[in-house]
Amino acid sequence: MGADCHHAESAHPGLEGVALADAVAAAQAQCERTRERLTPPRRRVLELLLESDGPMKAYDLIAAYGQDGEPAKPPTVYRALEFLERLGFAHRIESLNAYVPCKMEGAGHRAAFLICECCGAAQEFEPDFSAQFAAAESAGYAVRTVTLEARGLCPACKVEG
Amino acid sequence: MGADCHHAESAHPGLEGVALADAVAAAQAQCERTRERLTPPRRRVLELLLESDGPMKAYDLIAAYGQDGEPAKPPTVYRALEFLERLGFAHRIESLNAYVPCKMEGAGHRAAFLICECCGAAQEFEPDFSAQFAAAESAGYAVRTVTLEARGLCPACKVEG
DNA sequence: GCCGAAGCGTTATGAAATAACATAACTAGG
DNA sequence: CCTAGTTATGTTATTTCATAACGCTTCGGC
Repeated sequence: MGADCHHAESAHPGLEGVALADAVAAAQAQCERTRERLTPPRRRVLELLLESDGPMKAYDLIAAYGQDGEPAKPPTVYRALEFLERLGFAHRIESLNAYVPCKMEGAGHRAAFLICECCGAAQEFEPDFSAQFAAAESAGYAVRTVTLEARGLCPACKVEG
Repeated sequence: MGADCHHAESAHPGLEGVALADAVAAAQAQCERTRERLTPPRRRVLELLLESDGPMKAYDLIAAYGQDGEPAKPPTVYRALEFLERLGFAHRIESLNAYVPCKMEGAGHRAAFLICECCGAAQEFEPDFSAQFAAAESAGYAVRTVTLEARGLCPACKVEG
């Protein structure tokens, strides 16, 4: 997470212990329902994302992959990320080249992020595009996916300036 | 531009001749008003963006930079892009790693894009965030900049399916 | 058991962006 | 002027991010 921040690390801590196991189990169950396979590399990358305090870069995941300190090969992680994104278990944040586990219930939703430029935290929220694309769609556009990333200061960092 | 598209190229053609010269002159004038310098590399990169039919990658700009076919050095182009973005003459599209000239009047506006996944065209539009961040801001967030990129099909590509 | 599809390991390479440092060009103050 | 400070450029090298390609393995339906 953003090491350039003066605040206490982990205003947004990652999961551990039972909470982590529960989250992984929920993903597992979701996969079984849809006949998808949460294979070891996919599970491992999901764990790493869930454990993290904030957005992780692909090469952070690569470096952290092996419990013995052995890094993964890049395609291993990129393939797992592709899977996790497809299932809605993770999101890519384009403006950071980084990844976060999904915090919202249910797949298929539209994700959006508030990204703190001070501490690096990325807060997921549910955007409202009800009016946003009305004009585009009536002009013949077919909107399929939307990336919305807002950058600024989170409450904690704003206060301390 | 998207060569993987079956449609006539240039549904969204770039500028040339007088229109190009006018656009560059307008940027020049804008710079003079604000005491900024539209130096040769900056002007050259702006020209290339304006001439293009669609979003250009940084290394497309690097390759096209020299009129004699000589490529630029990467920092030359990246620095020019940084300037053009700062002045509002160009925008970066995060989900494409690509750049477009700004089509809106006046600097300082918020940009958003409709990106066609078939022909690669990127249509700029003025987003409306009036309601979008109300909850975040009342929770103490200070939103500074917003990236909004919608992907789908433009009217032309949608019709032909 | 056989077959096709999906997934993985591995090597190598491609694409995007920046660090660092030296030189040159503007410009405000004397 | 001219000169000190700032802004911009040129250049080399490197870092960071991502994917191509290929062969082997595993899974699940027939």
